[in-house]
Amino acid sequence: MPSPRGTTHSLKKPEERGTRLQDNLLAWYAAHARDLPWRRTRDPYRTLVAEVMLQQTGVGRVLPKYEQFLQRFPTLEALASAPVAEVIRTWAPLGYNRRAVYLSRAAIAVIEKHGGAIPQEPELLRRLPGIGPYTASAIACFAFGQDEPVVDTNIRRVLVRLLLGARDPRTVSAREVTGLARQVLPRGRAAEWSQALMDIGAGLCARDRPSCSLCPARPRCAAAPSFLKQPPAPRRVAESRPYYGSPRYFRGRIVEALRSREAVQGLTMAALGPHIKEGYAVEDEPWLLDLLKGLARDGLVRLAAERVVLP
DNA sequence: AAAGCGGGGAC
DNA sequence: GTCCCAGCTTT
Repeated sequence: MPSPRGTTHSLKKPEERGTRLQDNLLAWYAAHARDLPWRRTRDPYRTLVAEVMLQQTGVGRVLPKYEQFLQRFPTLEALASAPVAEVIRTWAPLGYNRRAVYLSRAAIAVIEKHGGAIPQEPELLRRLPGIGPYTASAIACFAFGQDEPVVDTNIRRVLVRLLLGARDPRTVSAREVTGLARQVLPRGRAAEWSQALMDIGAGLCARDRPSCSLCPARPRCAAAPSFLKQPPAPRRVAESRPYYGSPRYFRGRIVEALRSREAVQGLTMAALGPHIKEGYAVEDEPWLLDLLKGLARDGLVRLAAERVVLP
């Protein structure tokens, strides 16, 4: 599966071999890679499912859901032909339920516009619902083996520290980070490389407490000297609004209520309300209706004949 | 550029 | 209780 070694260092003298950043990190990865189920396949459909699940959802929470979802929807065709309601049900409890809707729509779009074959080019992948810059390049690279730079928050942080030093990764533009990523990408080994950077970002190059002394990139890292003296300043928290009681919270409650067995035929607002809010009363109906309209816009519920139901 | 979108687990 | 996490879409 892994391609032959790149030739980028073939002109270097023998004694310099193994001293390149890429060689160090790829060797470290060969010994320390996390054994994750989506790394055991290059099937584009399985890769697509994994990458969408991993959007803003930690590895530990995707792990138990991944195989279960694939068992329920083993192929792209199975996913495309399933009712969206089933996809939304199976999606729980990953959160960001719109992803389930997008994933369903993406499967349908692949059938209708690409003859059932997930496209290889990032520009084409990017046009599928729910697939942005990260997911498009991840599929192109991990499933199709393209030398495509992949940039997620982990890789962004690692590359910025490695190449630009101890500064806030968020202050670097996406364009610049992608440029850096492309610049250091080892030809022919891009998938291993990006996954190595992800593992380093997740396990060693932590946001607040980087373990520079354990890091294979330390000798080449622009930020390590600084961090070894003093860890990075903890990120200042943006004033976060309370989650409980927020529209987001109630949206989640609504979708969760509709997932239940009793709600397969849908629920009236009067029946739904008490499931959502303590002490729900008729005067709360406009409030609930607003939430439902938002969910309907997102394709997460359908409003029909006095009833609310998963689409 | 900024807001909105979930929810389980770590602390 | 607060904060985090392999982003994307819409305004």
